[in-house]
Formats: sequence, C-alpha cells, structure tokens
Amino acid sequence: MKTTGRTTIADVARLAAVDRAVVSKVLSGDPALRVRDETRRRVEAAATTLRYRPNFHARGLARARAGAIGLLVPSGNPLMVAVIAGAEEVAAARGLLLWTASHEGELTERYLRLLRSGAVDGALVAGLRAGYDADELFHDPRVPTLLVNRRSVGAERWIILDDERAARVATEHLIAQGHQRIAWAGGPAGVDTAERRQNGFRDAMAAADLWLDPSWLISADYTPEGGVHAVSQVLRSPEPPTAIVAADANEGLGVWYALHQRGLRVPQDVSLIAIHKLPAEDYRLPAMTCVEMPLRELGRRAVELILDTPWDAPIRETLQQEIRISRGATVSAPPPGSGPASMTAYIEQRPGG
Amino acid sequence: MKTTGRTTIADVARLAAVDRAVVSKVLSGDPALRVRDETRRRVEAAATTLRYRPNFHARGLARARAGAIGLLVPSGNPLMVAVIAGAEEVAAARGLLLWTASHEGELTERYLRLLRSGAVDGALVAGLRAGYDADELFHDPRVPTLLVNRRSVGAERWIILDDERAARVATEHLIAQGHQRIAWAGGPAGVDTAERRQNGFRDAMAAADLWLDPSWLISADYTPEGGVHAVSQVLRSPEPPTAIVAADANEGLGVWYALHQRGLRVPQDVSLIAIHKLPAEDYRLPAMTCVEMPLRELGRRAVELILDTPWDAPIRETLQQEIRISRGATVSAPPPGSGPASMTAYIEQRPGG
DNA sequence: ACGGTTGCGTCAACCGGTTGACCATGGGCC
DNA sequence: GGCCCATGGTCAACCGGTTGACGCAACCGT
Repeated sequence: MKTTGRTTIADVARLAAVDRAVVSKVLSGDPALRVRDETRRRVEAAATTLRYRPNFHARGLARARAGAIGLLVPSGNPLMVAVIAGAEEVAAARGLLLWTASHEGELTERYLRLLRSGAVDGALVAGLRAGYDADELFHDPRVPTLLVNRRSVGAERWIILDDERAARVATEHLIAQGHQRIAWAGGPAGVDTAERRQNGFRDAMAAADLWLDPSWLISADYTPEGGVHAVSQVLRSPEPPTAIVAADANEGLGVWYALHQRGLRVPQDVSLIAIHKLPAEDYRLPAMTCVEMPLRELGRRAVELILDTPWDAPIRETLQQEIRISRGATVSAPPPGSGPASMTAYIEQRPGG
Repeated sequence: MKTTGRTTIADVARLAAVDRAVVSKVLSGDPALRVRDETRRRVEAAATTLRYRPNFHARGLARARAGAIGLLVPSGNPLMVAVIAGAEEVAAARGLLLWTASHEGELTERYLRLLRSGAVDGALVAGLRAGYDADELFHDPRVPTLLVNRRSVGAERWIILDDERAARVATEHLIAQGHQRIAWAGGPAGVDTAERRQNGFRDAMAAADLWLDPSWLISADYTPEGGVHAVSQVLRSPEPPTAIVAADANEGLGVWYALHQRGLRVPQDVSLIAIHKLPAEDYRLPAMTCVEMPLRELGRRAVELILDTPWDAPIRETLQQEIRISRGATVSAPPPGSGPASMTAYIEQRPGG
C-alpha cells in the first residue's frame, strides 16, 4: 500500500507472490524465462487486477530505448496528413508509437533537445525551411535521424520523392496539350525540392525545344500566398504564358486564385497543373489538375528505413513511384492563336501567326 | 570514460569538478540553490562543451512528470491541423512538448497504455467515433484526460464548440436568403456533435416556422463519401430541397460533388452551407460557404484547461466564440417559384404559387 | 574565544523497471 | 549415494537524474 496512487511492478510482484524480475519478464514476454504456467497465470492475473501499466520512463531508462519514433512536420500543411498516416501505419505494425510534432520551418532548441534526449528512438524530420542548417541535426544526433523530403548537406541521410520526374511529367502534360509558353511557379530559393522540381521543369522544356523566359521562373513559398505572388511576377511579362506549372498544390491554389482575380479564366486562358494532390481534391468541382505523389508511401518508407538502417550508415533513397496525373479541370489546349515561346518554333510559325 | 557514448550528468559533474546534484540544480534553474557565479559558469561551460542533454526518461522518472502533453486526433482529417496548431502554441508557451498521435476513431490498447504509462502529463482526445466507450478512458486515467469536441458520458471532462449555434447560424443564413425547403446532411448517429448540430438545425427551422421533412434529416459520416450518401437520400424525395446544410465541411464537399453529378447546379438549383472551414478554402473558386468555427482556439483552450484544472475536477466548457459566416459561392436565393415546405406557409402562399 | 549564521556545496536515497548472474530443489542416471 | 542437469525462480546492480537533509568553512558579533 504505497502512498502514491500508481501501481508499480512491486505491487504486482507482491500480489502474485513472486519477484519483481519475474513480473517484468513475464509481462514483456522474455523468451529466456522458464516459469510454470501456473506462475505465469498468477502474474498475469495480478497485473490485470491491479490494472498495472509499466511506467514509460522507467522502462525507457532501463531499456535505453523509448519504443517510439518522432516525426516532425511543418505545421499547417494539409499534405502532411498523408505522410503521417503512412508513418503511423508502419510504426503500429512494429509495435512502436509514432509521435508527431509540428515545427515552423526550423528546429528550435526545444525540439533539438527533445530529439537528443532519448525520448524517441528515431527522428524523422520533414519539411525544413530553406537555409536551415540541417547539419546541426546530424552533428551529434544521439538518435538516428532521417530527413524526409529534403536532402541534407552534410550527413547523407535522406529520403525524397522523385521531384524532378514529377515536374517533368507535369510539364510534359502541358506540352502534350500544345502549350509552348509555360511559366514555373516554383518553390522557395534554396529549398532542395524546389531546385529539383525546377530542374525537371527545365529539362522538359529543353527536351521539347521550348524557349524558357527567365522571368517565368518564379521562386515563392509553397503556400497560396506564394502562388499569388508568383502570378504577379509572371504577368509582368508583356506576353503572358498559356500555362503555369505550380511546384506545390498549395501554391497552385494561390496561382489559380490570382489568375481568376485578374480576369484570366482557367483553363481557357491559362492552364494550370500542380505537384501534389490536396486531400479530397477529387471531390472539388472544378478540381485542380495535378501530379499525385506517393506521400503515404514516403511516410511508410521513412519509418522502415530509420528502423532498419544502422545509425551511421548513409541513407539516400529516392522513391521511384508511379507518377500519376490526376486529371482535374485546370488544363486544356492553349487558346487558339497563342504564339509559341520557343525561339525556333517562333520563327517557323511566324508566317502562320 | 563510460563505454556508452551518451554524456550523462556525471560526465558534466566530473568536468566541472562538482557534485551531480549541483549540475542538476544549476541546469534546471533551482532557485533554492546557492552557488558562486564562477561555479555556475563552470557547470554551464562543461555542459556546453560536452553537449549534455538530460536524459528524457531519467528526468521523467525522477520528477514523475514527462514535460509533455499528448493530443490524439482522428487520422486524416485536415480540419485537425488548426486544432493542433492552437494546442502547440500554448504548449510551447508553457515549455511543454506537444505530442500528437492519430487514431482511427477508437483508442486501441496501444494508446490507452501510453496515456496511462506516464509518457504524457495530460491527454487530449479529439474526435472519438460514435459508440466508442469513452468511459474506459476515465476509469483509471492515471493522467488527466480531456475530451475535445465530444462530450463524455461518464466523467465530465470535455471541451466543445457551440455546435448548436453554428448549425443555427448556418440555417438562418439560408432562411434569410429566402430558402424554405432545407435538408440536413448530418453527422453519424450517436456522435455528440452530430446531435448538437442537428438540434441547432431543428431549432432554426422551428423558429422560422418551416416544415421539416423527416426524410431530409440524414445521418452520414463526416467525410466526402458521407456527403455523397446524404445527397442520394435527400433526392429520393419527390420535391428536392432548395438548400442543404452540411454538418461538416468534408461532408459538404461530398454533397456539392454529388449534386453536381446529378446535374443540379450550386447555388442556382440548390444552395449549400457547411459547418467548419477547410484549410485554404478562401483560395478556392468557387469556395464553399461555411460557418467558421474557432478550431485553433479549441486546441489552445484545451491545453490551458488540462494544465490548469485539477485532475478530478469536472470540465464542461463550450467555447462561446464569435461564429463567422465565410461567404463562398454556394449560397444564393432559392430558384424562383420554388415552393415552401412549411405547411402553414405553404397554405398561405398557395394562391400566389 | 565561542556560538550562530551564511554561503556553498555534498550525500545518498529515491523514481520504477530490466537483466544477467546466481541459487535451491528434485529427478535421472550410473 | 553422489554427480549432473533442468526447472523455476531470486538477487542486486544498474539506467540517469532529482531533491531534501546534512556538512563544513569562514565570518560576524559580542
């Protein structure tokens, strides 16, 4: 009868008339333990009667592992719910907890401390802002760490999507519709995904021999506001593009909105395609045409990797998923008579223009 | 020189040539401790040099508190990001971590164990499914627990929004536009919020003396699929409604979609208003008209309450927030010539109809 | 010179499980 | 009857911090 209300392993041991060690071993299923079935049952009965739950911290301390992994996501991004769901799935299957916490683009001391304090057995960090020095994370990790959807500069432990291909596929989709004057509403300068997606865009444009107006390569945040900004930049150009690729769906929403505000119809005047698919987009009318990325698989695989890879081994994985275009209502053929932007095409077509 | 790579408080104590107790007290800012400034600096320097971080579990065990609170949310609902953000805000301000985990409508043994194991100093549980026995949660909580956005049946510890009023406001908005035949695409039977919202709807209809067709009170999930289902039920009626109130924005999306699929234009043929505002809805064109609920405040207040209320005290709080209608493009006046459903109004208007 | 402060830390007993080493008992075998 | 082994546990030293009680100088006033 302890003064504290908590039932400890000692209480169970007393009730079952065995040593604490037996309780510990029985309840955590130690295969090396040999006990009579009757004893085992007595222990289990005592634990049930007392509603005993091993103390999380005591166990974590003794075992030197927490039984949980941490996932840090940028706050407020609805795309992350898919990543979380995927991670949760694998964590549950392995009997681990998944703790999610949200950050504002950078890891404050608060979270660094946490990750290094043994509270989790592995840390997945998604969506760090540009310029955040991820090296800090790996300097003395104390716990295996993996960057999700961002490559790290120093230590090589990351998992990413094939952003380059996604951007290429998106751009090619527009080109296949006949677009030639295509603008890029890209991500923040310095962010790894932004660069890779932009590369994919450039590749696709180059492969189609299309002229790329440098003022149509916009850097903006992956937010609706960023999309609005991108449009304001793009439309400075005397000849507006007939299509825009948005590097992110949230940003794409802003692009769409801003185009509409300026009286440009989507897709009649300007087509729009974005990378990533927002939750429930299929139920939107009109829905945004986009390239669907395997975000759930990203979460799933990230947990697998962090659990199955040694601490110090590098992890460099690019998910080679099937890239699917989700056909919405924001892409059509360019308006008739819209000129090309490809210089060669431009010259050739001039007579007909 | 320990074999383990972790720096412990003993390492710091050794380097600073003081007792471990001093290190502990200096680093956690014990006000009762008297030390020379020089000693204090020595300790701090040693901690910095060794990159010492107190072990999470050891501290949790010794202090008998975790320094973290847990938030359990239903997985995959984008509305929850606002709740999480609000909770995070307060937790950060109080120097606590906020751990979020997602559940599938019910608390599995896995999470119950966690909550009761001392891993968190308080548990916020949002969005339990209908029929889940929340009593289980309170039977032997071991940690203060608070239901978020659901009332509990047994122990009274919950915080909810004014769902009734939200539904009333939504309905009144339609009535003010001249609608009389209004259907209710409600939540799952047995869910607390669903009942309260339905009450609000009925109240508003009764107050306006409008006839409520019983077959227009639909129960469905708070999902797009639920909305689709609701529409299929509502449209069985020979005279379709001129407006629908959706009890949830996700569900509203499905309603909107299904109406469109059946060739009904929104809002020309049927108006639609939903409770809750989805992320970035302002950037949608068209946007769904909805009643915006203070979800961020819900998260914020939930953390405050769980920290500032004694374990065993009841908590019954209904957030009396300002209810704002977010005007989208899904509500207009009813189509001309649409009959009323109010029986009295029906009779009175017959000559003019 | 001596008792009482005050300043500055030290001591050691926890917190609640875990885990490998060790031990008692009884049966089998020769 | 003595030895060995298997069975079925017990023992106690950790894990890494925390915290209240206690110690020991030096200094102060009388």
